[in-house]
Amino acid sequence: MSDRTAECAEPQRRSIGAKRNPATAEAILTAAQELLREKGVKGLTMEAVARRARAGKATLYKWWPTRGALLVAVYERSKGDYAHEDKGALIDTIAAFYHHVFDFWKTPEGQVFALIIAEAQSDADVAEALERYREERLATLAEVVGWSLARGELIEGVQAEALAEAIMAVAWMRLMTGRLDSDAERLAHEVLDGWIVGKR
Amino acid sequence: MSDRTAECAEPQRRSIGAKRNPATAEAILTAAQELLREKGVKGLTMEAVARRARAGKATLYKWWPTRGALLVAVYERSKGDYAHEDKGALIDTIAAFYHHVFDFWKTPEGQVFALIIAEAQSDADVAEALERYREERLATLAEVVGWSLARGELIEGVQAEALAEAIMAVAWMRLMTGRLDSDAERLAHEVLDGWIVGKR
DNA sequence: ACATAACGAAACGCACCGTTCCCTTTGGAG
DNA sequence: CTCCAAAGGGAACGGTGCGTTTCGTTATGT
Repeated sequence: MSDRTAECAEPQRRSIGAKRNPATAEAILTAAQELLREKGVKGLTMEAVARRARAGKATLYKWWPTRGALLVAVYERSKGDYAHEDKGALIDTIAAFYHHVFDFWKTPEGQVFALIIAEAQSDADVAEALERYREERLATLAEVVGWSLARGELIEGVQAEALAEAIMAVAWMRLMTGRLDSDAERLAHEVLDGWIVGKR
Repeated sequence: MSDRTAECAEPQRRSIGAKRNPATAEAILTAAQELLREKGVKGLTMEAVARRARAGKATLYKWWPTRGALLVAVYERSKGDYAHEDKGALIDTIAAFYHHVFDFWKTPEGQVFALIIAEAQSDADVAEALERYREERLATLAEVVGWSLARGELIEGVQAEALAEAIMAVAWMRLMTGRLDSDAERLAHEVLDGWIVGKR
């Protein structure tokens, strides 16, 4: 369980004066990402990250005071900005969305998201960051539902946010219970068919 | 941060011979529950539980080899067996269900469930236990949906399991994001209205 | 009567935590 | 130009939890 060999990279890196060294931030985030990829969650300790990045622990704690803060930083660094693609029918748009997130969540970078949700259960700062992120993603998803609503695709009385939440919730649950091998299109149907005009 | 006073209860408790001492199991689970209640997640350490229960760590590890196992045991000890109550209309049955779980999840005992989901993200044993539990709860929920289906309450082509998953997923998401103050009835409508005959 | 097993207690080495020193580097203010 | 302030690496600190081991005690079941 102790793997002290070659844990450090890059020859040297010193202070560049009385201002923050971008290379340090870079090295630390990269180290965190690598550790996550190589040793999983348990491998991501402040100690190990500092070692691998050849950074002082003091430096690390200065910029990322908690493990949660580091997790969030790593996630925000690795996630691309997914823009929903309007496929004409809501069902296809959502199927594409499911397909995309499931694929991403399966990657080492994407797995961080599950860890963030987990960490949020015991770290208030992470919980707050997660909540902001959830609201942001919910809003864009609700917007997509809005497009469909405007097209008259959905039955009367649908609230975009409510439906968007159901769409998100099912994805999150699949993530938390390790069932990302789902058929995205089938899942989209299971969640949406009830709300689409003419599907009854 | 060090609170060594009165961490231990009960005067004495020794071996009762070559068989498991029920009082020990009792004392350990109680200690775990109390620590959880008093100090939150972080307070629940194998070390602290052993101290409080006046138990040897060896004993603790013998019966609950990981923190996750202990968490699951605590949860299973405290949760009552909720039986869905058929209110006639599915919407009312689910509203009652939401009301019940949200109330329970707000209690210190119920909060353990969120921790189990979190722990499952990094502990395979907990993940397996959670998956068994999820399947069990999904089945009973699907049964409830089945009642409704048999009454002709729902539109054609509904798959009981799929709808049950959506119902569960929304509840779980509310839990993971700390929004248990929801209006159960309203939420039930938001999730179900699309699937009910005559609601379009 | 005796092997067997559970129990409490204490100690072990190890790892990580979060903080604190110390010294070096270098930009920017005076 | 000088020197202070801030950033950086490195090393060590005490503290705490982990998981294991060792020991002596207790009492069952055969």
